Amino acid sequence: MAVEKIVIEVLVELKAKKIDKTFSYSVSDALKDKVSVGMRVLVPFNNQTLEGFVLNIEYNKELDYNLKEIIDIVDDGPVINKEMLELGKYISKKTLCNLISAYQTMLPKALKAHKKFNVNKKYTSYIKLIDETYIPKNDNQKNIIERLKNGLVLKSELSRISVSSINTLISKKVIEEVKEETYRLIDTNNYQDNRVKLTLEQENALNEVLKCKDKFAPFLIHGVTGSGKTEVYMHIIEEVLKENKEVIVLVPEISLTPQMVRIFKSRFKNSIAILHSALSDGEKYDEWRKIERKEVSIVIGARSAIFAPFTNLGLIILDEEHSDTYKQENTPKYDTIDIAIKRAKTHNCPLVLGSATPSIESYTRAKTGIYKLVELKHRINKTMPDVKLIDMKEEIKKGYRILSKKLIDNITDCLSKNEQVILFLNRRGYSTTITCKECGNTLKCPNCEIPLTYHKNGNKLNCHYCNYTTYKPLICPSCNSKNLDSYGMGTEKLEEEVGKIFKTAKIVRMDIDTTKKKGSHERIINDFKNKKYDILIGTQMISKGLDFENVTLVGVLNGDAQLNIPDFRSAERTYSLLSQVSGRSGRARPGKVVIQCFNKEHYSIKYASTNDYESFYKEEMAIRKKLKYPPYYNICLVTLTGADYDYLKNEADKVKEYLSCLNAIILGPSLCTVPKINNKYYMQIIIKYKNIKDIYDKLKFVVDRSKSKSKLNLEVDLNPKKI
DNA sequence: AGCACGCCGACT
DNA sequence: GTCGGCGTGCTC
Repeated sequence: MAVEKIVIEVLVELKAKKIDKTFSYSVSDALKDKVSVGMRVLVPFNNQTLEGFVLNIEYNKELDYNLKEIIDIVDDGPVINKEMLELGKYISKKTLCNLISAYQTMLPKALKAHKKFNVNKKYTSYIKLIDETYIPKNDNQKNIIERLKNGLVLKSELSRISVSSINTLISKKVIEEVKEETYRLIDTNNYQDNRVKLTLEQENALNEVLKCKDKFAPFLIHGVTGSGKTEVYMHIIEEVLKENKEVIVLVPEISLTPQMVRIFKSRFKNSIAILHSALSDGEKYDEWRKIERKEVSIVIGARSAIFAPFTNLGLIILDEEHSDTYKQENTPKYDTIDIAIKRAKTHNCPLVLGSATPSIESYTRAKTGIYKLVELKHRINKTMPDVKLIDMKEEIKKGYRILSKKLIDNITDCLSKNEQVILFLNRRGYSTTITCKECGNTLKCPNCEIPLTYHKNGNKLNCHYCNYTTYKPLICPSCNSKNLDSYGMGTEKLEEEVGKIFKTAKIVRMDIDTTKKKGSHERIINDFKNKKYDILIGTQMISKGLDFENVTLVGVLNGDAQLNIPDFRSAERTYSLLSQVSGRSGRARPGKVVIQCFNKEHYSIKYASTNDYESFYKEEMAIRKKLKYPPYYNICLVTLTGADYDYLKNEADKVKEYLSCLNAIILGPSLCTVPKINNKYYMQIIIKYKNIKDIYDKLKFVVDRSKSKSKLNLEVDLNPKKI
């Protein structure tokens, strides 16, 4: 008699680089009907007990070795559904990561395969009366039973009478405890919905998308700041919900946009789940289950919310699509737009990308018809702020080192009218570059046109793209001035300086340092909104989405700082940042923007000040073409890490050797911008290629080869956002 | 990731 | 003679 042999293929939790395959297990009769694909199971593995995902179940499979048996199942049902199983494979292939890493990032921590971690469901206990004939023996019992005559009562409430009486009654089976699962995130606020009628332009955008609501259709909504994209999104969502379909709304960093969440809650009430990094693991787990149980039909969240386990998706919205935060920087280095396209295709639904300053790549896709372009050219209140560019080279000569005369005058004027000011200074850690204080020239690599990085150690300038190295010149090569220097000031110093000039003004600063505590971010925003402060000073975290009616002046300090960051996208980021910041001014009444910089002739600054995206795009594209950057070429970044420099360099050279026969341009190997961390050296190779097919196999070979080298770590990033 | 196996240097 | 260094290889 043939015995049916069931083989369970399990992907174990170990994400060690060498293990990227499933292992086979047998299953006991007790468990065989309970196990299903996508479920977590506990398995014996090399003297350990590990968790893993069931990827396949095969019947009657012949094997030439004995299998170990699955120990137990972890969940009652699958944690990965069929679509997600496929999506994981797609990510693993696209980003060249191990399959287990792909599945793990798709799940909230509570559902990842990991035996050492456990997130429990949260329960609320109620007490229920089950024996109504019981005669109470004392006052406490009497009171308890009296309270229960009308139905369930919270256990915590009854406990105030007597905990021991409750226990006595439970043991006598007079009452019983009923546990009900409760969610951790409960927002009982009743938000006011400020519904407004759409403008013709918005109406048009809405209709364009609705025409394609039942098929895969990617849109790019290019709408200036204040053009009311959010309202358009909400109208589309309403239509999709009418068909009982589900919606994913992605925002760059949700904790920075509490206003956005509030607006959505006001319109869609309790049908929303929120997913973002500031939630605890328990809260994320709860939100996840609201989605899985179909208790909500909208999820708003950051990047990872693209993996919301909806099964009847009708729409994906990706707001501020140009944002770098959509690219995951650690493995798997996926791009959320890619995943969104994949899911929208699977569900035959539209994908709406929105931005005031689309990425060059996305805008190109729209121009070439891959995305449908929808434009919102007008602000709802019809006026764009008046933007002034200030040349700080001139100001410094006149003695205005930090705030220009113009900005000081404007702030004075603004404060006298009881209006509010935002001062923006994007001072993050960036490598020191050398700029001429006379002519504003920043020293760049002759091969890559990327600002050279100054290394004090050795007094050298280095290009970390191609490794071009030269000594720091004594005079500026473009104007022969000796006034070569690096420039830098942070928000903290700025706050001090502004305080000195405007002694009576109430100033608040918002940056990483002042918003570390939970809730402090929202507190600053609310206080500023409620006019507790006159001037808000901040980094890029104040550049997005905030809507302050009383702000009529935005001052940008060091507006071209971003241009000195050695990255081919720095012009694009400068344009985007300046547009976003300027958009904070005059949301409700005419506003002004003053941009201070050293390079006011730079096209990114010039066009940002006139809000001329189209011209910026054309000029940027010419440069991208000339220097072979995206979208003309794709970029792949290979990063090699190791403690032994000579060994690392040798390996890097070998990798370059392997890749050199390809139809691609290989730059490097060169040391990374930060060449040494924790006694490990970092080297990189940049590949510029036309078609992924040209390089994929060799790239895979290089990655696989590196897995057997313990002294070497090699990572591949296809389409990196930061180089 | 663990853990065993295996082949070379300085010690009770 | 042995203890232990960590390079290599395997885990259903």
